[in-house]
Amino acid sequence: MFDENTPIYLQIMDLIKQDVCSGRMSMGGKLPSVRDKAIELQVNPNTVQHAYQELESEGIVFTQRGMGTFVTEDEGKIDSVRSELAERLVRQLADGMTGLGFQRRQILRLIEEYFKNASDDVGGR
Amino acid sequence: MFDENTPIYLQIMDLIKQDVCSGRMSMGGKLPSVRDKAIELQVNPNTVQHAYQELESEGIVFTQRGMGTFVTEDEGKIDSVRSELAERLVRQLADGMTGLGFQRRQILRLIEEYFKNASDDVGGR
Amino acid sequence: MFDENTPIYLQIMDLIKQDVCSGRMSMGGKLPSVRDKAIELQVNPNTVQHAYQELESEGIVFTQRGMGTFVTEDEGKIDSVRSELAERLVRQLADGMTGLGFQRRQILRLIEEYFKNASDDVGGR
Amino acid sequence: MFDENTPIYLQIMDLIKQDVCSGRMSMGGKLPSVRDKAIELQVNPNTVQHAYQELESEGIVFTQRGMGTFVTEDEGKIDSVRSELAERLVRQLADGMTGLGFQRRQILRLIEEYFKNASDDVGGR
DNA sequence: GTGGTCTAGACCACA
DNA sequence: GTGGTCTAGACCACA
Repeated sequence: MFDENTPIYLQIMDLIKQDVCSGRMSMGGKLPSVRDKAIELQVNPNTVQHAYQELESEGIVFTQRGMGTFVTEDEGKIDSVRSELAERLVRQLADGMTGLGFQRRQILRLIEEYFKNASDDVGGR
Repeated sequence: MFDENTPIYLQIMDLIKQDVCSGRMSMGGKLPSVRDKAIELQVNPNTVQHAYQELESEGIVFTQRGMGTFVTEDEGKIDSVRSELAERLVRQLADGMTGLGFQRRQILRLIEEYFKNASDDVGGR
Repeated sequence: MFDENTPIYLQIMDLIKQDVCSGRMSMGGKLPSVRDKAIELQVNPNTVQHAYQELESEGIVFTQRGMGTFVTEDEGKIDSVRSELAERLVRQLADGMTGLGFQRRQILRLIEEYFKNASDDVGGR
Repeated sequence: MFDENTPIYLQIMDLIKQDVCSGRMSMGGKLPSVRDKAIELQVNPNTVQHAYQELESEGIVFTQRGMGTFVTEDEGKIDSVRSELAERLVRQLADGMTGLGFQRRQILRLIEEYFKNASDDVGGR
């Protein structure tokens, strides 16, 4: 499930950021307990704990003693996280594909194809 | 210069794969020596060595005793490497952006914008 | 303890293959940690690490993050390793002795003598 | 042609020792020049030179300025070399096969089989 | 505790 | 010069 070559706790952070930015997890909402998340992700609780701590130090979640961990209510924060992640993704794609020698038109076409195949798989668009 | 969260030797491998797939490095051509590449990339020679050996075990380069390391002359191999890398990049983008809640149109628009900005920087199209 | 003219990590690989093929180390069993094996063999942990990684890339062992390194449970794999090693040993003997000018009968007699001496040493049969 | 994991100059030494011990090269006989041997073995002359020097330091060949390199005329020397090589070969086989868990009978049978297959290949016995 | 990566530095065989 | 191996020692993620 996880990429072997990137720290798992970073990948967990990204998953949670995606949940927050996409709205699947609402502002001020409660995150699963470290233990539950560890079971869900098949991972050692320490690793989830590490991810939660980093998310807190980035201001994306906050902890209330004895209550649990909650999504920030700072909408501006969430917007900036979304922008950062999106930019990082686009940059990785553009730089990587350019490095491989692809032209812009080809790159856009490949992405469209990928979406087309993905939607065929689930029958939606 | 390198991403802190991915092993350097893997990033070196990707750089060289890009050089090979884009044609910047020609089939059968000689790679820089381990030591030279280490100086160029500002890393320890052992780290470059690790990358070269993995590339060899993947069949992308081969070494001749005392002579150096050379790009494979197997064009099919290079084609398959290019496809793998391209697919990985597209998948990462598509999955990541979808996870963030972006729609396909937005994704394509963001990429086009990124290219536009990049070309403005260098004055090309 | 090690042959000076063959890389130590290869010799370590062979030792472990022998442990696995002979049944001294059981399928699915845990190997000693890199550090323990390094102490046992009086070599640097990095050298054992190298051996373990090559064994993994050959499919003879697998690692579980943070847990350790384990013998494969693929019996066919083990059988093929045993065959390869045995064939290599027999070929080396036969070719070497033939190159020295020994006849088959002499070769077989020398081996029988070697075993006889070895068993005298330990008092077995 | 050469084993990748053992120094080539050692392998060349063994080949020449075999030639000497088997009588294919006669006592007092002249060895090929370094250059010719290098061409024959597809190897750099420096490597053959290294092998010749080691053979000389072991007393198996001797050099006469301007004349070339010659096989020793000390028969006792040759006998002891033959014994050493033979013992090494037998020990490697016996130890390796024992380490793999083979019994003596099996080992002898495998060797006989190997010879049988070899003789089938060339039609001789 | 366990594997994995990295640096620094040394030495070797081969061309 | 060129790749390959090894030691010593440090630091990291994961369980």
